[in-house]
Amino acid sequence: MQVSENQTLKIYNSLSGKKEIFKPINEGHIGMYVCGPTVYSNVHLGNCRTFMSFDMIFRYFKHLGYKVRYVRNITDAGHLVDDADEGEDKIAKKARLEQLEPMEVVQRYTIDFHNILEKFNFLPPSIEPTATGHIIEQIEIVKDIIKKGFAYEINGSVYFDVNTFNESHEYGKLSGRKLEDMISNTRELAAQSEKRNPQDFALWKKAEAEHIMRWPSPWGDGFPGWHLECTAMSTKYLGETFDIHGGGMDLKFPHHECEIAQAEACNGHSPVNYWLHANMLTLNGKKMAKSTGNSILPNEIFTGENTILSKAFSPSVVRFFMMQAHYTSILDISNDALLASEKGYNKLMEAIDNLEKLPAKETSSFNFKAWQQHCYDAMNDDFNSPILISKLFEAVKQINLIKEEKESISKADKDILKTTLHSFVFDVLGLENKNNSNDGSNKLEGVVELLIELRKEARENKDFATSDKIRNQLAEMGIELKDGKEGTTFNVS
RNA sequence: GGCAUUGUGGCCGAGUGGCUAGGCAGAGCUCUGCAAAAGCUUGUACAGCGGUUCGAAUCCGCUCGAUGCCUCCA
Repeated sequence: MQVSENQTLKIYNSLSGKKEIFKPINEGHIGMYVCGPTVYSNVHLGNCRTFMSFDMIFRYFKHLGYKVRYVRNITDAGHLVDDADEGEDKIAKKARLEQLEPMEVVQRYTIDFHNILEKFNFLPPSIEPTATGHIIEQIEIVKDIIKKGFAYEINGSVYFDVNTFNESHEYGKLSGRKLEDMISNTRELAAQSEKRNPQDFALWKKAEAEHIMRWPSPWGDGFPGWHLECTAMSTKYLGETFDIHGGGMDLKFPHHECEIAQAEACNGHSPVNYWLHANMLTLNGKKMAKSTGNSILPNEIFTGENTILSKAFSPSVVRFFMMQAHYTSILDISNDALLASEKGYNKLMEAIDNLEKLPAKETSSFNFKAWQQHCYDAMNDDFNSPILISKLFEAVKQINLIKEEKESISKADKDILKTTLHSFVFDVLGLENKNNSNDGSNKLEGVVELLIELRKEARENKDFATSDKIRNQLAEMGIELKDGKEGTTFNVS
C-alpha cells in the first residue's frame, strides 16, 4: 500500500515546542519508540492512556500506508527504588516482599499488562524488547560513553558526567531546564554521594551483596542505570537517529533528557526527530495515587468492582472516552464522564449498525467527500481524535436522517461513508462494536425478530397489553426495542 | 521553592485574534396507541484583575487554582 498523497501530517514536537510537518527519514517508513511499563505491579489506567495514545498514532500511520516499526519495551530491571546511593533494584525489592523470584514478578505482571492491552484492543508493537535481554548492548554503550569522555567510573559504578557533556552539548533542551538552575535548586540534604555532581546520573550501578538481579561487567557485578535501556534498544532496532520517540509527560525529565544525552555522547548527534509526550490522566480531578485511594485498575472498571464508579464500563467505552480528549491534554476520568461517553459510544455504534440498511438514491443531500477530508484533516492536525469524533457524529446525524428519509445518499457516497466510518472507528480509533462481536447472536437475533413480528401483529390488532408485555419483558432482559418508520429494531445491552 | 503544562457553558471536552466543535444532561416541538429511539429548535461559556488591539476567551503581565517534573513513575 502506498502512503496516501495530499495528506500533510503535522505533529507537535516537544523538543521544538511547535507543530511541525512530519517528514520521515526514509520515505514510506517510520521508526517509533515508546517507553513501556515497568512490570513490578499491575498496569494502571494512566499507563494505559499513554499507550493507547500511541496505539492510535501507530494505527493512523498504518492507515495512511506507512510501514511502521513500532518498538515498545518492557522494563524488567534497572530502576532504582531509593536514592542512587543505596540503590536497590525495584523489581528485586518487590520480589522479596512477595517471596517470589524477580523474574516471576516480571512474568506475572507482563502477562497482566498484555492481558489488559488486549482487552483494550491494542495492536501489538513490532518489537517488544526487554531490558534484561539487552544487558550486553547496555554495557557496550557505557564503555563507549566512557571512551568519549562523558562518563567516569567510581567504586564499581559508572556515572554520566553532565557538566562535561553540557560544555559541548545542551543538557536540558527537551525539558526546558538550564543546568545552572538545576545546580542552584539541588537539595543539599542528600547523603554524601560518590557522584561528582548531583546532576550526574547512573549508567551502571554496582550491585551490593544482597542484590539479586546482577550481571558481570568490566566494572564488576552490577546492573544498568534506568535511562540506559531505552537508548540501547532504540538504537539497536531503529538506528542512531529515528523518527519518533514517545512516552508519558512524566518521563520528559529526567528520563528522556538523559536518553538524549547518552545518545549524543555516543553518536554525536540527536537520536530522535520528533518527541511526543502524552499527558496525564486524573481521577475525579486529582492525581491517581494508590496511597490516597484515588486510584483504579482497568479490570476494576471492566468488572464494576470498585467504589469509585456506579457501574461497569466496557474497554471500548473507556477507549472511546479517552479518544474524546486530545493526547496532549490532561484528561479527567469520572463516573459522569464515563456515563456520557457510554451513551455517545452506543449512539455511534448504532449508526454504524444502521449503515447497511440505508436506502441509496440518485443523489446525496450532504457532501460526503468533503466530510471525509475533514476527518483526515482532523487526524493530520497532530492526531486530533476529539475533532475526528465530532466529525464522526456529523455522519451519525446524516445516517439517522437518511434512515428517516429526511435526507438522501447516493450509492457512491454510501461507499465513501461506509469505508471512512469503518476505517476511522475501527482501524484508527481501535474501537470495537459489541453488537457485532457477540457470538451466537444470530440465534438471539432470530428469536427477537420473531417476537418483534408477534408484537407487530398484536399492535395491529390493538392488543397493546400483549405488545407492551413483549416490549417490557425484553427490556428487562436488556433487549431494547425501537420503533422506527421502517419497522422495529433492537439493541442488546 | 524552581521548571513546565493548564483553568472553557450543569458535566466531559475541542478550537480560534473578529465567522463561537462534538458528546452527555436540561427545556420545547415532531413522530408514536403509549413509551423508547430518532429528528428539529433552544444555551452566547471561556478563572480573576489589568494591558496591547478597531476588536481577545484566544497575545502580554500579575493574582488565584489545578496537574506534571525536580526522587521510582505513563
